[in-house]
Amino acid sequence: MHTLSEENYLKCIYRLWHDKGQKITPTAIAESLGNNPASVVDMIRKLTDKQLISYDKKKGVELTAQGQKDATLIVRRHRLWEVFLLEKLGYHWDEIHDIAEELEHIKDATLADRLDKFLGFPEYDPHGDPIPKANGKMAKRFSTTLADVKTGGSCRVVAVKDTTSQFLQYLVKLDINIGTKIQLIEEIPFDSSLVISINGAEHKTVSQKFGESLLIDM
Amino acid sequence: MHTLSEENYLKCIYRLWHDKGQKITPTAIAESLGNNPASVVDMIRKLTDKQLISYDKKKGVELTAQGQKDATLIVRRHRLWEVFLLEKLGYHWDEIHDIAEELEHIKDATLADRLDKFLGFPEYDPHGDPIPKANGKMAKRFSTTLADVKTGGSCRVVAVKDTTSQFLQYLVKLDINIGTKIQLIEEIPFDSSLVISINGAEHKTVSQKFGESLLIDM
DNA sequence: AAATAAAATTAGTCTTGACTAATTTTATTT
DNA sequence: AAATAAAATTAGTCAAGACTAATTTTATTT
Repeated sequence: MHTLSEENYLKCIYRLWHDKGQKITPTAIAESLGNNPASVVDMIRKLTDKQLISYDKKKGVELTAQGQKDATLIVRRHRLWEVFLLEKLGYHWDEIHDIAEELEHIKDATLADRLDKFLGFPEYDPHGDPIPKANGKMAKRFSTTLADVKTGGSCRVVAVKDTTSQFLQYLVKLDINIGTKIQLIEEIPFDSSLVISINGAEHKTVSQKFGESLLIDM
Repeated sequence: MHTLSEENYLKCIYRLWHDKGQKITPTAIAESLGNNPASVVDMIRKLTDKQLISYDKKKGVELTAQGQKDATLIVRRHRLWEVFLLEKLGYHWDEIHDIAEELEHIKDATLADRLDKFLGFPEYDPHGDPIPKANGKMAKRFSTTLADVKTGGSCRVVAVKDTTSQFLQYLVKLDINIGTKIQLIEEIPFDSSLVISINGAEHKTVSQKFGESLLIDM
């Protein structure tokens, strides 16, 4: 199988490919990983030799079929572990990413599938990202936010769109978790800020930006 | 914190210390890890510098207070993950050790405690080894075996004493798991073999050796 | 098109944690 | 006690994966 570094490069390339869709350059990878471009060039050679990626000055770095498969599995493991950490171990939003970053590298042929089953085959991770299925397919990214809820309507928190620690820690402070019920009391026309009730508690006002950062299920 | 290798050495020294109780030599460590004694000498220097062990020609290798603490935590994590893999993910006896060997190195201050709580604070892992508590204390190794059950009595499987894959795979074949109920129908005086009923199913005969390898709770 | 800036690449270095081979120290026999 | 065997240690090497510095290639300006 692959080394820790190889897996991290694969995942990085996968992410750049999905996020940007543009040509993936050594510099882009270097920036994304916080590595030196020279190191990236070394690894590009290594992954090319292993037939996980192809590299062409014109086209940039691309994942081969095998590379895509392997990268998808790493992402699958990462997102499943995130669900586990949040739902089963009671971690907060802002704590799970780094731990999942380590857990995703645990190598065992059936681990992801068993975890998937244990968690009830979740579609999305706590950040709203779709979890690739065992066959590699996955749903579209979750897109409905609190800002889409009509006044008087209520919804449940499914995931977050913004993953900055500022936002995640704010959620912890407001005691908002996956499954938390939120009711939209009123929308202030002036600045589109929202008056909400969290789990039936007293009213609180949050910004438009906040509303657009919280992924919900109506 | 410590590197993967450092942790593996710590754990190895901890195990030799508990198992044998004798003087721990570089050669013993090398054999246990399958490494070259020269490599062990290098690592002894490193761990000594980090004040995790002490080394003296006369006394051999010893864990310092900090080394004991760190090693105990690794063992705690290993055994907790084993319980998780077996109980929650449905792995068989013979599959969990290697995966736990990787999981034990996941670094997070609260992970072990959260996992412990999630699993209901188990006392023993599936191999009958006591799981160190958060404070480092732990119970004595589980010792009652199927061979201690009186004829007509019944018990539940708690763990295994023998961890060879031969035995573990035999258990899988017999469909014996943690919690499996076993009734002792008869003991054959000739060779002390045991006639048992697994989960109320038809009678089966197993050897004395088998009986002594299965840890049970009456 | 030439000049300049940016990106990519090469060459060489460093650290970790293994290794082998050679040597020294300690234990065990005879 | 001397000879031999075993264990410990030192010295030097290797691969992975990072780095810096220097160079070459490609893109962008003027």
